[in-house]
Amino acid sequence: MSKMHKEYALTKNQQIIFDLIDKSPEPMKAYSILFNVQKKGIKAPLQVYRALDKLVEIGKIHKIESRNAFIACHNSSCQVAKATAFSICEICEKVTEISSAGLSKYLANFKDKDGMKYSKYNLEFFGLCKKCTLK
Amino acid sequence: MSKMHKEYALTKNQQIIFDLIDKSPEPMKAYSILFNVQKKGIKAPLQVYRALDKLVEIGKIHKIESRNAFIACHNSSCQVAKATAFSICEICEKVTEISSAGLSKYLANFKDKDGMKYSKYNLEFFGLCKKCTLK
DNA sequence: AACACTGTGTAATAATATAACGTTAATATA
DNA sequence: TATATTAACGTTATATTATTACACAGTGTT
Repeated sequence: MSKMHKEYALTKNQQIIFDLIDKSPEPMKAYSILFNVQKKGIKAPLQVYRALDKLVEIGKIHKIESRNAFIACHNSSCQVAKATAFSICEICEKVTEISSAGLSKYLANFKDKDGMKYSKYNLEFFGLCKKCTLK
Repeated sequence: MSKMHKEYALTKNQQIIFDLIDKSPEPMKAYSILFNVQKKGIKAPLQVYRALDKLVEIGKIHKIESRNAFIACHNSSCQVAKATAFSICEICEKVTEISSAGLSKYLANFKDKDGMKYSKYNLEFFGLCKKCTLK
């Protein structure tokens, strides 16, 4: 089976948890996910974490590291969780995935002092979103 | 008193914890810090977290979000914790702060689709360090 | 003196994540 | 079809990371 995430067949638990995150307007935390899927038979943290790990691995969701929370991927260019960038509002906590060809090209080609290139990156921008700027 | 971190007078707990992190060749985790400073009278997690919070705030240390660990800042351009970039080796876990004028300029000026600029960022690159590449 | 501000010390607890078992389902290959 | 392999599942217990709540001490200001 292909590894392109559009075609990857999710298992039952993975699907339940992905659907929940995908519907959520904001990033979801693991124990909030757990609480929300208990009625569907997922009872233990480990069941949630295992599904999250897999979903991250195949690029269907991303972890927002600074928030310990998970968001569905809506950016076809960041499959397999290699290259992610987000903006995070420090007031309302709204998180948006950034898809900028310029940014991803710049970072994918970035070399450090020693000329090393890196295979993955995660970038989190912080500031105020448009709404909160106007307040 | 100035807010430039070179001049900020640390309190006793802050100094003890900063010195420990500063001497460490790798990022340190909070409970490892706690273990190491217990002989100096710092007994409780909260004492550690309070010092860490302050040290991060004034830019003397940075948190490596993907590792829940803390590293001393050796980059005079990233004071006040606004703009940080690291490379992380996925094998040996070596973490290095990146100081690249080009990178920081690019990111500080980055605007999203809506033309929004953000006031802070944190970037983590993942890959293999030089040593691990050769193995 | 009264107040605000920052830091401290302590205990308790919350929130996040993993280890260690054994079992079951799906896939691959002989 | 048998069987080996891999990935996922379910459960219990536990490890790790981080915060809440409360009382108090030092410092600087009004």
